[in-house]
Amino acid sequence: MAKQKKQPRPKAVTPKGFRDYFGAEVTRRADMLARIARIYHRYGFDALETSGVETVEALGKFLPDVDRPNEGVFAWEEDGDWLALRYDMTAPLARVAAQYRNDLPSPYRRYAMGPVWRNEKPGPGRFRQFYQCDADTVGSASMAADAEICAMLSDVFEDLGLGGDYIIRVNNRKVLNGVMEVAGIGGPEHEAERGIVLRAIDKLDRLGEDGVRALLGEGRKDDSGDFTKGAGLGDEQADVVMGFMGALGSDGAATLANLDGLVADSEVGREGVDELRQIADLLAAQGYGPDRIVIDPSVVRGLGYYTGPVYEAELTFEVTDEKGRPRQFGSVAGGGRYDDLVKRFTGQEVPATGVSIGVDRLLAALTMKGRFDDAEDGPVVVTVMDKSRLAAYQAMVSDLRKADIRAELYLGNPKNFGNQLKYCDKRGAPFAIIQGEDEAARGVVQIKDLKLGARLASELSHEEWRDQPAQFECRLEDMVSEIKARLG
RNA sequence: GCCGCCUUAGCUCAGUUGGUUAGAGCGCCUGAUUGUGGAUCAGGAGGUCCCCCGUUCGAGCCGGGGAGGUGGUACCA
Repeated sequence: MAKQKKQPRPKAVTPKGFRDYFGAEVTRRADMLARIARIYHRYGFDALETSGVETVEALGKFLPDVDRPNEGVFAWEEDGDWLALRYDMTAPLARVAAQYRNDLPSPYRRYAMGPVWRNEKPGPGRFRQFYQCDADTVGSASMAADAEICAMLSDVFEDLGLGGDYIIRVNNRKVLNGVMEVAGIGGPEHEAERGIVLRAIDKLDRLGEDGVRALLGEGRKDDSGDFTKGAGLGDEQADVVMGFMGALGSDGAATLANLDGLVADSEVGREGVDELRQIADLLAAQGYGPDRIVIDPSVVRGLGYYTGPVYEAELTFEVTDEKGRPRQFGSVAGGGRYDDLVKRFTGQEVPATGVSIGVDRLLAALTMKGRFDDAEDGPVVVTVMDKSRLAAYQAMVSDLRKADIRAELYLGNPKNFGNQLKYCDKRGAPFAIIQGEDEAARGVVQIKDLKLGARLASELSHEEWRDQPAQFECRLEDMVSEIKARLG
């Protein structure tokens, strides 16, 4: 028979833009989600879990093959209908709010957490699947709903041990729109210009004043030679916008006064400033000072669907990446008011506001900050010196587990005892239990402190180390209490 | 999407004007040591030099195209 044609082996790779999470990465995230959920819950929000898949129609926005093929969502056709993985949890909420509007209380307050998927170019720290943790209030137009979201965000960061390391910035779309009215680009015919202006403002921290001014005018050529078309504003118009970005005062009252002056000629602008003032008052009354939450005119939050207050949380500590370069974390949470989202389904105006925490980015930030230095301890490993006594070893494991000590029997090939200890090292096991014929006859076990042994290895000579200074003997019936005492 | 840089062993990388059998360190496996994890010593496995086409007697190296990665930039619900 002819040689079997070599079947190409499948490549064991994670698809581009996706990643695998091991051990502590999983438990840390679960822990963080639980902490956030507890606070959301304390604020009166109800848990909601919706399906990961939605109809494209319900998600709205990007229709594959129509608007922008291959952009945005993972979508496929089923029996003539287009389905897609959710790309955020706000669109599904709008769907739920519309679908169950007769049964849900109003306002409806819910929190949701889970993975979302976006089919776009991945970047450093940017994946095509990531976790979000959202809280939204649907059916309340009160600024108190917005203020409490900001307060709750602040509570979350405090609970995560980030006190002093974050700042929550608040702005209002109506103020932005008012400023653009004053600048003479208020009408519907200036939609494109307004978009460019908003994006330019959003880039202030990265491009600086000159860069933003270039984008407000003719455009900007960046270092890579790429040209970005500007809004084409005249100098006076650009001055108005630049003045707006400089409106950040020494305190909230000063900022509001500056904004008052800038939007005096615009009704929507005045409305926006008034809303900001309400939020500031509500937060002040609860004791959330400017060290945690500030009014900042440069917050824009993309283009999206925001119609009123917008908020953004940023971590303020400096952090260095693997290569030792200083790196800044962008926003780790953001949100705002979106009064038109449910209207798509019902035709009725339903005011809503909410926030989304980017859990993975927050975790990455905390990891880089060195918050999770200590590697997670592995289980206590009971080694197999004598294959015929497996049952006795298994009983030891069972005793340890009953005492709530993480433990396991060595299940590999026991032929080479050295390999068992190497396995213990790889697992990060704190202790190894050893019992050979000799110990079994005397009713004792050897407890080897692997961490201590590793430390001693660098201090002692090979011979001294070989004498097992990190190992001690105890009676079998004392094994559990000895281990327990040492694990603290 | 646009611009730059990069791609050689599991990892980090060297590789001369284009010349025989492509190397190192680390890691891994085996043994010295079948009752002891580090260290040391001896040995071993591991390669489509990213892919395709071209130039050449001869290409890891030169030319063209493509893919992947990476850093900017654009977009971002």
